Amino acid sequence: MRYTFMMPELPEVETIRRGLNAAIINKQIADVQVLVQRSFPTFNAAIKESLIGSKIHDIKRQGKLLIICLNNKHCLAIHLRMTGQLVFRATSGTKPNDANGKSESGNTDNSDGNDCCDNSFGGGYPSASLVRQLPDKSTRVIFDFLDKSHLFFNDQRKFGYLKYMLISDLASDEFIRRLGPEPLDDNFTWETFRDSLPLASKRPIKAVLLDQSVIAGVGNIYADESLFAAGINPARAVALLNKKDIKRLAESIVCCMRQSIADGGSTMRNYVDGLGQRGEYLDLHAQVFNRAGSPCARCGRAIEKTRVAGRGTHWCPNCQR
DNA sequence: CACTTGACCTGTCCGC
DNA sequence: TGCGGACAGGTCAAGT
Repeated sequence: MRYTFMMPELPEVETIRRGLNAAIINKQIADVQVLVQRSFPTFNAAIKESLIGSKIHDIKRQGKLLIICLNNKHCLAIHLRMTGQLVFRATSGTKPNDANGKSESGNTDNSDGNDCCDNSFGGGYPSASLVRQLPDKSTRVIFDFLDKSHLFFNDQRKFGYLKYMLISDLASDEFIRRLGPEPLDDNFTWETFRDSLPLASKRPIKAVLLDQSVIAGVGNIYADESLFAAGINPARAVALLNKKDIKRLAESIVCCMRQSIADGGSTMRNYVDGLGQRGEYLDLHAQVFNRAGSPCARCGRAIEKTRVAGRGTHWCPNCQR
Protein backbone atom coordinates (compact mmCIF):
# COMPACT_ATOMS: atom_id res chain seq x y z
CA MET A 1 0.00 0.00 0.00
CA ARG A 2 1.36 3.37 -0.96
CA TYR A 3 0.20 6.49 0.66
CA THR A 4 1.29 10.02 1.27
CA PHE A 5 3.11 11.32 4.28
CA MET A 6 2.51 14.35 6.24
CA MET A 7 5.56 16.04 7.60
CA PRO A 8 4.38 16.85 11.07
CA GLU A 9 5.63 20.28 11.97
CA LEU A 10 3.57 22.88 13.77
CA PRO A 11 1.05 23.58 10.97
CA GLU A 12 0.40 19.88 10.41
CA VAL A 13 -0.06 19.17 14.10
CA GLU A 14 -2.36 22.16 14.37
CA THR A 15 -4.36 20.88 11.40
CA ILE A 16 -4.65 17.50 13.09
CA ARG A 17 -5.68 19.15 16.33
CA ARG A 18 -8.50 20.98 14.62
CA GLY A 19 -9.68 17.88 12.83
CA LEU A 20 -9.65 15.78 15.96
CA ASN A 21 -11.37 18.53 17.84
CA ALA A 22 -14.27 18.22 15.46
CA ALA A 23 -14.22 14.43 15.51
CA ILE A 24 -13.60 13.03 18.96
CA ILE A 25 -14.51 15.59 21.63
CA ASN A 26 -16.77 14.00 24.26
CA LYS A 27 -16.24 10.52 22.94
CA GLN A 28 -15.81 7.90 25.63
CA ILE A 29 -12.98 5.43 25.45
CA ALA A 30 -14.16 1.83 25.56
CA ASP A 31 -10.86 0.07 25.00
CA VAL A 32 -7.21 0.69 24.20
CA GLN A 33 -4.95 -1.69 22.34
CA VAL A 34 -1.23 -1.09 22.26
CA LEU A 35 0.19 -3.16 19.44
CA VAL A 36 3.75 -1.87 19.76
CA GLN A 37 4.92 -1.15 23.26
CA ARG A 38 7.66 1.26 22.24
CA SER A 39 5.01 3.56 20.78
CA PHE A 40 3.47 3.88 24.25
CA PRO A 41 6.33 2.87 26.53
CA THR A 42 4.63 3.42 29.88
CA PHE A 43 1.41 1.67 28.97
CA ASN A 44 0.32 -0.92 31.50
CA ALA A 45 -2.80 -2.41 33.03
CA ALA A 46 -3.28 0.49 35.41
CA ILE A 47 -3.11 3.07 32.62
CA LYS A 48 -5.46 1.02 30.53
CA GLU A 49 -7.94 0.88 33.38
CA SER A 50 -7.63 4.61 33.88
CA LEU A 51 -8.19 5.32 30.19
CA ILE A 52 -11.23 3.12 29.78
CA GLY A 53 -14.37 5.04 30.58
CA SER A 54 -12.74 8.45 30.31
CA LYS A 55 -13.97 11.02 27.82
CA ILE A 56 -12.05 13.27 25.45
CA HIS A 57 -12.35 16.68 26.97
CA ASP A 58 -10.05 18.94 24.98
CA ILE A 59 -7.22 18.81 22.47
CA LYS A 60 -4.28 21.15 22.74
CA ARG A 61 -0.95 21.60 21.04
CA GLN A 62 2.45 22.73 22.21
CA GLY A 63 4.92 23.03 19.39
CA LYS A 64 4.74 19.72 17.58
CA LEU A 65 3.26 17.96 20.58
CA LEU A 66 -0.43 17.09 20.52
CA ILE A 67 -2.14 16.85 23.88
CA ILE A 68 -5.44 15.02 24.24
CA CYS A 69 -6.98 16.02 27.57
CA LEU A 70 -9.36 13.61 29.23
CA ASN A 71 -12.01 14.24 31.85
CA ASN A 72 -10.06 12.27 34.45
CA LYS A 73 -7.35 14.86 35.06
CA HIS A 74 -5.00 12.98 32.75
CA CYS A 75 -3.93 13.55 29.19
CA LEU A 76 -2.20 11.80 26.34
CA ALA A 77 0.80 13.69 24.99
CA ILE A 78 1.52 12.52 21.47
CA HIS A 79 4.58 13.24 19.38
CA LEU A 80 4.25 12.14 15.77
CA ARG A 81 7.92 12.65 14.98
CA MET A 82 8.17 11.97 11.27
CA THR A 83 5.68 9.38 10.16
CA GLY A 84 3.11 9.39 12.93
CA GLN A 85 -0.53 9.74 12.01
CA LEU A 86 -3.77 9.96 13.94
CA VAL A 87 -6.61 8.60 11.89
CA PHE A 88 -10.20 8.70 13.02
CA ARG A 89 -12.68 6.22 11.67
CA ALA A 90 -16.31 6.53 12.56
CA THR A 91 -16.95 2.86 11.85
CA SER A 92 -14.68 -0.11 11.66
CA GLY A 93 -13.65 -1.94 8.55
CA THR A 94 -13.37 -0.66 5.02
CA LYS A 95 -15.80 0.40 2.41
CA PRO A 96 -17.36 -2.45 0.49
CA ASN A 97 -15.93 -1.31 -2.83
CA ASP A 98 -12.55 -0.84 -1.33
CA ALA A 99 -12.01 -4.52 -1.08
CA ASN A 100 -9.95 -4.80 -4.21
CA GLY A 101 -7.49 -2.25 -3.02
CA LYS A 102 -6.68 1.07 -4.52
CA SER A 103 -8.82 1.71 -7.50
CA GLU A 104 -8.79 5.18 -8.96
CA SER A 105 -12.46 5.50 -8.24
CA GLY A 106 -12.07 5.31 -4.53
CA ASN A 107 -13.67 8.69 -4.10
CA THR A 108 -16.61 6.83 -2.74
CA ASP A 109 -15.13 7.55 0.59
CA ASN A 110 -15.71 11.24 0.46
CA SER A 111 -19.24 10.93 -0.68
CA ASP A 112 -20.69 9.70 2.53
CA GLY A 113 -19.11 12.04 4.91
CA ASN A 114 -17.94 10.87 8.22
CA ASP A 115 -17.26 7.24 7.71
CA CYS A 116 -13.64 8.04 7.21
CA CYS A 117 -12.07 11.25 8.27
CA ASP A 118 -8.66 10.66 6.81
CA ASN A 119 -8.71 13.92 4.98
CA SER A 120 -10.06 15.92 7.82
CA PHE A 121 -6.89 16.32 9.69
CA GLY A 122 -3.38 16.32 8.62
CA GLY A 123 -3.31 15.99 4.92
CA GLY A 124 -0.85 13.20 5.38
CA TYR A 125 -3.52 10.67 5.24
CA PRO A 126 -4.28 8.69 2.19
CA SER A 127 -6.08 10.48 -0.54
CA ALA A 128 -9.61 9.42 -1.18
CA SER A 129 -8.40 6.87 -3.65
CA LEU A 130 -6.16 5.22 -1.16
CA VAL A 131 -8.38 4.49 1.77
CA ARG A 132 -6.82 1.62 3.53
CA GLN A 133 -8.19 -0.82 5.92
CA LEU A 134 -7.19 -0.12 9.48
CA PRO A 135 -5.51 -1.38 11.47
CA ASP A 136 -2.68 -2.02 9.08
CA LYS A 137 0.94 -2.87 9.63
CA SER A 138 1.81 0.68 10.64
CA THR A 139 -0.85 0.76 13.36
CA ARG A 140 0.69 1.01 16.81
CA VAL A 141 -2.15 1.98 19.11
CA ILE A 142 -5.92 1.76 18.74
CA PHE A 143 -8.50 3.64 20.79
CA ASP A 144 -11.99 2.20 20.57
CA PHE A 145 -14.77 4.56 21.51
CA LEU A 146 -18.06 3.58 23.04
CA ASP A 147 -19.93 4.57 19.89
CA LYS A 148 -17.90 2.05 17.87
CA SER A 149 -15.68 4.67 16.27
CA HIS A 150 -11.89 4.42 16.50
CA LEU A 151 -8.76 6.48 16.67
CA PHE A 152 -5.69 4.86 15.15
CA PHE A 153 -2.17 5.90 15.96
CA ASN A 154 -0.13 4.77 12.98
CA ASP A 155 3.58 5.25 12.73
CA GLN A 156 5.59 3.52 10.07
CA ARG A 157 8.94 4.24 11.61
CA LYS A 158 8.06 3.88 15.28
CA PHE A 159 9.73 7.15 16.24
CA GLY A 160 6.55 8.73 17.53
CA TYR A 161 5.22 8.07 21.00
CA LEU A 162 2.32 8.45 23.39
CA LYS A 163 2.71 9.46 26.99
CA TYR A 164 0.03 9.36 29.68
CA MET A 165 0.28 11.89 32.44
CA LEU A 166 -1.56 14.20 34.76
CA ILE A 167 -2.59 17.44 33.09
CA SER A 168 -1.16 19.23 36.09
CA ASP A 169 2.24 17.69 35.31
CA LEU A 170 2.38 19.03 31.77
CA ALA A 171 4.17 22.23 32.68
CA SER A 172 6.95 20.36 34.40
CA ASP A 173 7.35 17.78 31.65
CA GLU A 174 10.94 17.87 30.48
CA PHE A 175 10.13 18.10 26.79
CA ILE A 176 7.49 20.79 27.18
CA ARG A 177 9.54 22.75 29.67
CA ARG A 178 12.31 23.17 27.15
CA LEU A 179 10.13 24.37 24.29
CA GLY A 180 10.88 27.86 23.05
CA PRO A 181 8.29 30.50 22.19
CA GLU A 182 5.26 29.56 20.12
CA PRO A 183 5.23 31.46 16.83
CA LEU A 184 1.43 31.47 16.77
CA ASP A 185 0.99 32.85 20.27
CA ASP A 186 -0.66 36.25 20.42
CA ASN A 187 2.25 37.62 22.38
CA PHE A 188 4.92 36.30 20.03
CA THR A 189 6.93 39.19 18.61
CA TRP A 190 10.23 39.52 16.84
CA GLU A 191 11.73 40.65 20.13
CA THR A 192 10.58 37.41 21.74
CA PHE A 193 12.31 35.56 18.95
CA ARG A 194 15.45 37.66 19.24
CA ASP A 195 15.64 37.06 22.97
CA SER A 196 15.45 33.33 22.40
CA LEU A 197 18.18 33.23 19.75
CA PRO A 198 21.77 32.45 20.73
CA LEU A 199 22.90 35.76 19.27
CA ALA A 200 26.63 35.14 19.60
CA SER A 201 26.48 31.66 18.12
CA LYS A 202 28.40 30.65 15.04
CA ARG A 203 25.95 27.90 14.31
CA PRO A 204 24.06 28.15 11.03
CA ILE A 205 20.68 29.81 11.45
CA LYS A 206 18.99 26.79 9.91
CA ALA A 207 20.32 24.51 12.65
CA VAL A 208 19.14 26.96 15.26
CA LEU A 209 15.65 27.19 13.79
CA LEU A 210 15.32 23.42 14.11
CA ASP A 211 16.16 23.66 17.80
CA GLN A 212 12.82 23.43 19.60
CA SER A 213 14.15 25.35 22.58
CA VAL A 214 14.73 28.40 20.37
CA ILE A 215 11.35 28.38 18.68
CA ALA A 216 8.72 25.68 18.97
CA GLY A 217 7.29 23.88 16.00
CA VAL A 218 9.71 24.66 13.18
CA GLY A 219 10.90 21.67 11.21
CA ASN A 220 12.77 21.20 7.98
CA ILE A 221 10.09 22.53 5.65
CA TYR A 222 9.30 25.74 7.48
CA ALA A 223 12.94 26.42 8.29
CA ASP A 224 13.73 26.40 4.58
CA GLU A 225 10.64 28.33 3.58
CA SER A 226 10.95 31.05 6.17
CA LEU A 227 14.66 31.53 5.45
CA PHE A 228 13.82 31.97 1.79
CA ALA A 229 11.04 34.40 2.60
CA ALA A 230 13.45 36.38 4.76
CA GLY A 231 16.24 36.25 2.17
CA ILE A 232 18.72 34.65 4.53
CA ASN A 233 21.29 32.01 3.61
CA PRO A 234 20.53 28.92 5.72
CA ALA A 235 24.24 28.46 6.44
CA ARG A 236 24.77 31.98 7.75
CA ALA A 237 25.94 32.09 11.34
CA VAL A 238 23.42 33.47 13.81
CA ALA A 239 26.03 35.96 14.98
CA LEU A 240 26.01 37.51 11.51
CA LEU A 241 22.31 38.33 11.55
CA ASN A 242 21.38 41.94 12.12
CA LYS A 243 18.23 43.34 13.62
CA LYS A 244 16.48 43.60 10.27
CA ASP A 245 17.30 39.97 9.45
CA ILE A 246 15.91 38.76 12.74
CA LYS A 247 12.80 40.83 12.37
CA ARG A 248 12.18 39.61 8.82
CA LEU A 249 12.83 36.03 9.84
CA ALA A 250 10.40 36.16 12.75
CA GLU A 251 7.75 37.59 10.48
CA SER A 252 8.48 35.01 7.81
CA ILE A 253 8.12 32.10 10.22
CA VAL A 254 4.73 33.31 11.39
CA CYS A 255 3.65 34.04 7.84
CA CYS A 256 4.70 30.63 6.47
CA MET A 257 3.02 28.79 9.29
CA ARG A 258 -0.22 30.71 9.02
CA GLN A 259 -0.29 30.14 5.29
CA SER A 260 0.36 26.44 5.75
CA ILE A 261 -2.42 26.05 8.29
CA ALA A 262 -4.73 27.76 5.82
CA ASP A 263 -3.59 25.20 3.24
CA GLY A 264 -4.14 22.28 5.58
CA GLY A 265 -0.44 21.73 6.15
CA SER A 266 2.15 19.98 4.01
CA THR A 267 1.96 16.56 2.51
CA MET A 268 4.81 14.82 0.79
CA ARG A 269 3.09 13.48 -2.27
CA ASN A 270 5.92 12.08 -4.24
CA TYR A 271 4.30 8.67 -4.18
CA VAL A 272 0.82 9.30 -5.48
CA ASP A 273 -1.09 11.68 -7.61
CA GLY A 274 -3.15 14.15 -5.77
CA LEU A 275 -6.79 13.26 -5.55
CA GLY A 276 -8.27 15.87 -3.41
CA GLN A 277 -6.33 15.40 -0.23
CA ARG A 278 -5.66 18.26 2.07
CA GLY A 279 -2.21 19.44 2.96
CA GLU A 280 -1.55 21.55 -0.09
CA TYR A 281 0.99 23.99 1.26
CA LEU A 282 3.85 22.44 -0.68
CA ASP A 283 1.89 22.65 -3.90
CA LEU A 284 0.39 26.04 -3.44
CA HIS A 285 2.83 28.17 -1.53
CA ALA A 286 6.16 26.54 -0.86
CA GLN A 287 8.93 28.34 -2.74
CA VAL A 288 11.99 26.19 -2.20
CA PHE A 289 11.26 22.97 -0.32
CA ASN A 290 11.52 19.96 -2.62
CA ARG A 291 12.04 22.29 -5.54
CA ALA A 292 15.71 21.78 -6.29
CA GLY A 293 16.40 22.59 -9.93
CA SER A 294 13.23 24.61 -10.39
CA PRO A 295 13.53 28.32 -11.04
CA CYS A 296 13.34 30.59 -8.04
CA ALA A 297 10.02 32.42 -8.06
CA ARG A 298 11.82 35.64 -7.26
CA CYS A 299 14.87 35.67 -9.54
CA GLY A 300 14.58 32.67 -11.83
CA ARG A 301 17.84 31.07 -10.80
CA ALA A 302 17.68 27.36 -10.03
CA ILE A 303 16.86 26.39 -6.46
CA GLU A 304 19.66 24.36 -4.94
CA LYS A 305 19.66 21.55 -2.46
CA THR A 306 22.59 21.27 -0.09
CA ARG A 307 23.20 19.97 3.38
CA VAL A 308 23.08 22.24 6.38
CA ALA A 309 22.95 20.99 9.93
CA GLY A 310 22.84 17.47 8.57
CA ARG A 311 19.53 18.15 6.84
CA GLY A 312 18.54 18.48 3.25
CA THR A 313 18.31 22.22 2.71
CA HIS A 314 16.63 24.00 -0.18
CA TRP A 315 17.49 27.57 -1.03
CA CYS A 316 18.18 30.17 -3.67
CA PRO A 317 21.86 31.18 -3.74
CA ASN A 318 20.94 34.44 -5.39
CA CYS A 319 18.12 35.62 -3.12
CA GLN A 320 19.48 34.27 0.15
CA ARG A 321 22.69 35.87 1.33
C1' DC B 1 31.27 24.66 26.59
C1' DA B 2 29.83 24.83 21.71
C1' DC B 3 28.74 22.36 18.20
C1' DT B 4 28.30 18.11 15.06
C1' DT B 5 27.26 13.48 14.09
C1' DG B 6 25.02 9.07 14.63
C1' DA B 7 21.20 6.18 16.16
C1' DC B 8 16.58 5.17 16.18
C1' DC B 9 13.20 2.79 12.10
C1' DT B 10 10.91 1.66 7.77
C1' DG B 11 9.77 2.32 3.04
C1' DT B 12 10.97 4.34 -1.35
C1' DC B 13 13.91 5.48 -5.01
C1' DC B 14 17.91 4.91 -7.91
C1' DG B 15 21.66 2.65 -10.08
C1' DC B 16 23.73 -1.59 -11.35
C1' DT C 1 13.40 -8.24 -12.08
C1' DG C 2 16.17 -8.08 -8.08
C1' DC C 3 19.40 -6.30 -4.93
C1' DG C 4 22.15 -3.03 -2.25
C1' DG C 5 22.65 1.36 -0.70
C1' DA C 6 21.41 6.15 -0.08
C1' DC C 7 17.98 8.88 1.70
C1' DA C 8 14.03 10.99 4.25
C1' DG C 9 13.46 13.81 9.02
C1' DG C 10 12.67 14.96 14.93
C1' DT C 11 15.00 14.33 18.81
C1' DC C 12 18.50 12.95 21.94
C1' DA C 13 22.83 10.64 23.21
C1' DA C 14 27.41 10.39 22.20
C1' DG C 15 31.34 12.19 20.04
C1' DT C 16 34.71 15.94 18.57
